Amino acid sequence: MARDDEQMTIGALGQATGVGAETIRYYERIELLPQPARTAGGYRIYRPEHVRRLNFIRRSRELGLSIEDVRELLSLARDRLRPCARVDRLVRDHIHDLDHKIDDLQKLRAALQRLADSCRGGGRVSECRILEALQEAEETLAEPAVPCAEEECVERRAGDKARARRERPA
Amino acid sequence: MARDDEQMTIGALGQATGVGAETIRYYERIELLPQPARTAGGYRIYRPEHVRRLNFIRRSRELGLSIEDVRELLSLARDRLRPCARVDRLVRDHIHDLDHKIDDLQKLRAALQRLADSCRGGGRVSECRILEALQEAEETLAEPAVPCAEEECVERRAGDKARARRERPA
DNA sequence: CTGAAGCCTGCAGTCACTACAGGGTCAAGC
DNA sequence: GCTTGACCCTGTAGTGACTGCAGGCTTCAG
Repeated sequence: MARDDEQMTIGALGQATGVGAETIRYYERIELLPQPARTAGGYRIYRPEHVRRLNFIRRSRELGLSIEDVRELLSLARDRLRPCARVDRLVRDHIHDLDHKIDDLQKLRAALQRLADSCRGGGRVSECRILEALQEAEETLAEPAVPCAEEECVERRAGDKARARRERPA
Repeated sequence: MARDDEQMTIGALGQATGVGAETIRYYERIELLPQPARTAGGYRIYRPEHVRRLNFIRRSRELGLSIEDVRELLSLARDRLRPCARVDRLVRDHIHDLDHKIDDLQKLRAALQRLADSCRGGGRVSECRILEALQEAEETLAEPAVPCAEEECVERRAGDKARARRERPA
């Protein structure tokens, strides 16, 4: 039935899809990939359908979809008669998220640029405008032309912060 | 010496800076904030200099600087005679990182938009172009006009992926 | 039959918090 | 002095999505 040259170990599946073996095992653990057959010695054996599914996962992740989004897409894809509005919705929502994120990063960038512009790097730390700005009152870092009530600003900043946190570790 | 009304508990420090008490304790644990004095009963007592330092940290974090960046800034700020070129450099590097990140997100957005445009949400899952595109070959998602050798793309995608991962949880 | 490459499981670490459980402390009011 | 309730303490575990490692087992070519 099954031709031997269609079967592959976890390393070969990784090669075929660009996903590391550790990650494949992780996907199996969280039940994003089904448990594959095993050799007598316990090695996982994969088949072409695993390659397809893993590629689907990888591409979705590359587009920034979360594991839970991918899980939903895979589940939606199984029921071939279901209307695909939900698939469409998921992708559009994600685009919307991205727009927000891009906007936030651009605001952040502008604030940093203002900070950097206040310093030419020639002086001493004691008179460094960057450090002063970080130490001093809020206005120094606020956007110049946007009027905004105190509490709203604090709230928005908290949001920025939560998002900013994820940006850095990359 | 110390006036009583300048002292505060962790909750008051949190109020004064907009940083949660749990986070303040976390900052102390990782030695970003110095260990404060304690009451006989073990309560932390903070003073105005803690408010200043914590505000510095919060503002830096809001600008997307990592904890390690903040640590370096704080350390640089202590030596007031040192030239501030390094401070300047750190901020400019971060702006550079942000530019990359914004660029990546914009590419991601464009790819998702192409995907979404291929589907109007009216059909069935079985003929959904989004799911097909995710299942099929690389070209479907690639940017139309950018020629790029296979391996380079894979490498770049791996980078995008690493970055994309952090974007989602927000 | 041997040796190297590859695979196995399970667990710890990443980043920057956040959220608890199960207790102790403090200040105000009675 | 006592009670109440808000606040604080420590320690630990969880988040997302992996990544890395130790210590051992399997496979297959030579």
